[in-house]
Amino acid sequence: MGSLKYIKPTESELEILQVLWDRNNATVREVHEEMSKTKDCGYTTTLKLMQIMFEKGLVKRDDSNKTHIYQPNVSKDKTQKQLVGKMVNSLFGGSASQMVMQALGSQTTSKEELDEIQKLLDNLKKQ
Amino acid sequence: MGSLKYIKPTESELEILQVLWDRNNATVREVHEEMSKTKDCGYTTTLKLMQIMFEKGLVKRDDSNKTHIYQPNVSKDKTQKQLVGKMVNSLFGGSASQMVMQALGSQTTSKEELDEIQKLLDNLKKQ
DNA sequence: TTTTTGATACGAAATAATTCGTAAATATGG
DNA sequence: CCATATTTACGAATTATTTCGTATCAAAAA
Repeated sequence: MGSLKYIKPTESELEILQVLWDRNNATVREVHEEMSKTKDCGYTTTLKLMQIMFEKGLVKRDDSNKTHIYQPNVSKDKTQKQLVGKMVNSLFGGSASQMVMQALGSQTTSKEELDEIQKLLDNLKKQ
Repeated sequence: MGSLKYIKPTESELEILQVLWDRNNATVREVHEEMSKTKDCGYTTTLKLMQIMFEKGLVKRDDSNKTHIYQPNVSKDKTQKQLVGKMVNSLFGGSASQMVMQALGSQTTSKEELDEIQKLLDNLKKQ
C-alpha cells in the first residue's frame, strides 16, 4: 500500500504542491498567479516545473481539455511526514523530541495550540 | 548582533557540520572517515566541500600547520532554528504546533523524551 | 638525500535544479 | 474565416551542487 518510491520534492516543487494542496486542483496559470505573489519568474518556468512534476508522478493532470487541470498526486500529510523525518534524522540525530523542543522554543505558540499538543502528548503517554 | 546574512547550508554541508558540531573540531580526514560510514565519495570531494564552506564562512580553520583544523562557524542551535523555521513556514503554513504534531505522531518517542517535552510544555503554559 | 606518504589547491567534469525562448496547437473574438 | 490570445511542448541556457583528477608542497620514512 502507498507509493513505494520516495520522491523528494525540490524547493520549487514544494511551493507548487502547496498551492495544489490548498485548492485541490488548479491550472498552470492559477498556480503561477499564486506563486507570483512571492516569487518572480516567467509563466513557462512554472509550466515546465509542473510538467516535470507530472513526469515524476508528483502531480496528476486532466488533459482532456486544452487547458490542463493539475492535482497533487502525493498527500500533504505523507510529504510532511517524510520531510520532517528527514530533518529529524539529519539535523537532530533522530530525536524527534529535540526537534519539537527547538520548534516550540523558537516560535511563539498560542494557548490553543499548546492545549492541542498537550492532548496529543496525553494520548502518547497512555500507550 | 549575530551574523547578518543567512547562508543556508546545502545537504552535504549539513553532513559535514554535523561532524564538526559533534567533535567541535576536526581535520578533513577525520570528517571524511566519519562520513564514509554512510556515504561513498572520495577524499578530495570532502576537502573541496570544506574549502567551499570556508569561503562561505560556514566553518573556520586553523591553517598554521600543514594539516588544517576545522571548526564550525555557525552554531548548531541557530542552524536548527533557521531550518526548522523555514520548514514550518513552507510546509506547515507557519504553524509550529502543526509540525510538532506531525513529528510526534509519526516518530516513536520514548517515555523520557515525552517527559522532557511535557516539562517544556508546562513552562510555556506558565507564561 | 631520496622516496614515499599525506596534505592542500584548484580546475573542470558531471549532475541537478531553475529559467526562459520559441514553435506549434487550440480556442476566442471580431 | 482571420487575427489574436492562451496554452502546451520542448530544447537549451544558466546556475547551483557534487564529484574527482592532477599538480604541488611538506613532512616522515627509508
